[in-house]
Amino acid sequence: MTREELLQQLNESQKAAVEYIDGPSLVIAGAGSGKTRVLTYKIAYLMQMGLKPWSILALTFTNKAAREMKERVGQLVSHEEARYLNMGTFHSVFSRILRVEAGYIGYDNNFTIYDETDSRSLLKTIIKEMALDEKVYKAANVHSKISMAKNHLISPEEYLADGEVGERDKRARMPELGKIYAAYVNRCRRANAMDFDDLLVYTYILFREHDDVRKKWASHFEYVLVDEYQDTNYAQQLIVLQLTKEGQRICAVGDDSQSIYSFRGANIDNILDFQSKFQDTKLFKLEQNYRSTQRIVQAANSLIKKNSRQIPKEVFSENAEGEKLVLKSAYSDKEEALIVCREIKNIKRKDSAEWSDFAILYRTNSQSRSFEEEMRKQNIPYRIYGGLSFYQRKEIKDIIAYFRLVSNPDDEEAFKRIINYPARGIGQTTLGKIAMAAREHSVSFWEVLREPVHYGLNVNKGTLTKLDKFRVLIQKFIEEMPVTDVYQLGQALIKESGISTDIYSESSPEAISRQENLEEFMGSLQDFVEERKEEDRGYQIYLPDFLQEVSLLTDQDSDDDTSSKVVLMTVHAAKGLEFPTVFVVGLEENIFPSPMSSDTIRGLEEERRLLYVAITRAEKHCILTCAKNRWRYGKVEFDTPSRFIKDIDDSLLNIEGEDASSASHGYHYENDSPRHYQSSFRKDNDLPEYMRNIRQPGRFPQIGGNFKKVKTVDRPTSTSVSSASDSIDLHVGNVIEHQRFGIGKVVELVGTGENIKATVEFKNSGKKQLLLKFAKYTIVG
DNA sequence: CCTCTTAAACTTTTT
DNA sequence: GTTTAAGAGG
Repeated sequence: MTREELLQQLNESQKAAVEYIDGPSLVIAGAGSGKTRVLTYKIAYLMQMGLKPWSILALTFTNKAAREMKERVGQLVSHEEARYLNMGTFHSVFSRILRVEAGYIGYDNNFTIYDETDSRSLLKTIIKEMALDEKVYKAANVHSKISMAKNHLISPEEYLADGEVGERDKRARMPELGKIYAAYVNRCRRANAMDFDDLLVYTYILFREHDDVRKKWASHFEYVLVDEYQDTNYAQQLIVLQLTKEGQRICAVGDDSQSIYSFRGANIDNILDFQSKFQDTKLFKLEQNYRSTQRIVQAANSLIKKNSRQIPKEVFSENAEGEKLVLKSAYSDKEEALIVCREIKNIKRKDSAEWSDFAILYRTNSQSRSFEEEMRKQNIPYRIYGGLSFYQRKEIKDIIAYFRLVSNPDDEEAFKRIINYPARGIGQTTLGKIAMAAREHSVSFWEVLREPVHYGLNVNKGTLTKLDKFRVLIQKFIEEMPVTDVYQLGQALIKESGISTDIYSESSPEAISRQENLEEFMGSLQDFVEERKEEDRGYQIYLPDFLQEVSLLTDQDSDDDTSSKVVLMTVHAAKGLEFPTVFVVGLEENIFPSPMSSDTIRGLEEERRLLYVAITRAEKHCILTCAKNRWRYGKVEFDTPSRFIKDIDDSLLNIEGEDASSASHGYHYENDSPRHYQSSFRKDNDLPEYMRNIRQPGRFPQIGGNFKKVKTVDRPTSTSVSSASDSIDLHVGNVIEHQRFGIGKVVELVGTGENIKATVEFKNSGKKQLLLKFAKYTIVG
């Protein structure tokens, strides 16, 4: 496509934004105004102007957005060229740069990326070591404080030196925060690990401390584009400045009305003050919305007008006028789900739509449950985004921990995770001793393992043997890593570590699902290797490449299911997406706005922007729902409609459902669990007689653990022949008297040596398994 | 040292 | 109602 052809496909303001490449530009792109279009066309345009693809850097908010944009640029120019574009999230692009330049900032280039769980776990151990109260210093809370500091580029030293911050922490009864922060940074360094925030912090430091390195990259990236600029934080802004200082060739695209990530350190001032950071910025505004009907755009506008600070703009639509927004009020969260499902089916029939034309957006992930249940009942295909991704699952994290340790033996969180998985008789006590020795000598756990005697590790000989066996296992893979591709390495790893034996040893439904996950993981590993082999002809695929990729993946990225399904996700996750029909559910006080943000104006305005984002995802229909009461923490809570509802212009919103809820009052409880009744009536005595009788059978199975116990004992333990052990003279058929369980008959003996177990059928307590080493009993017959 | 049972905390949003 | 942490018992 020629330059002229490219520009012809754009409207006037889009065209102006694409064409201007002589200096810094800021594109304020209203919702649905073709923001992505401007970005992709601008990139194509730059390439037409002679820029090489690898000299263009485009920073996106998700990896998925980067992939899609690359694809679209490929269609405009050629895929062959588009391949070489530098595109990705801040985190993924700069982690790759750090991988190359790690030496400058005192890291090894095989550093691991700690995820949220790793960070919290490390903080927890630090808090314990400092003998602080874990109830006061909660790991998650402490981490978010540290994260905020990092996003503002405040080092531990600066943090400790800042009297004001110190005062604030004292008032919050956490005077030691600064020290924890310092210790945390040190420990990450010792483990050769970086958390998400470090990827930005160390990039900034790298460029600040080594101007030659900065210059190298700044001249390598001749043009920088930043998407979703309203959601960048201070550190990201400074990195962009570092890279564009000389050339000033930058284009930032965003919409201040859609800034919704301040909890992650995003600062709306970045976009509001962009023009003061870059001299002679040219400002472009995209105000025509191509996505939604006029009414949807107007309703969204009327809402966002209630916010004070924003860049003035008038978003409009020339599409059909469309229908008004609808608010449907439900009696309970269950009914809310019912209403939404019914409405989906209605609209689907009327518009002959696909399932994938519908999205249900909510404020918190936990709200997905009621919809999930109802859709399963009604056989509506759906897909839930968010929650924990595939790579967050326990069994997958275990395997990845092995990979991580092989790739970076100093990774202490990985070490802790797998030192005793699968069980190899190394417990808390031993791990504690290793940690102690490591701390005393300021070395990593692995270093202690390498030379236990030298570091004075005080464990008995048996344990030492076990530890060494583990060390040899990992060491072998460390040596193989440089010459084996990841897939082969992975195969060997799961076999020799005992993971496969462990996972395939059971046949319970959960175990089967773990097996499937393991297989899926190995499949994805194979895909990864094969893709790379095709692309990079002959290039060896190493472990760190894979880990790099995996640790920055999100749930949306592993989205290979193309069948048509209703989409369920949080409003945050829906940013940048669009659907013909959107349901914004749970519009209640205490949910939307979230009680955590409704005590400040700033927080409240962000919540309002969040609703703005939700509404503007809709193309044709936008339906809001709220419920009068809903399940939370196993109890019913009563809710009032969200204050935001009255922020939407009356003339654009139809309020429905008041009568519907009272009509359904009686019948709709029939499907609910008996506990519903309990909450609807004050006392049991208030229940009609017939209902009290109904309650019993419903509750019965939930009461005792009895049923559960029978199930676990039923499980056959092993197929090995029962043989009398040499040290214990107990045989099948013996009758014993146990201290707690009473009289019972031995039905099976399993295992050898000190691990011998007996299955005993007790007269009164049922079947039990006893580890004879510990069991207190006497033989009576 | 391991595993099962019980208690407590949890829900804002995520790279 | 769910998941995770601590505790007891084997």
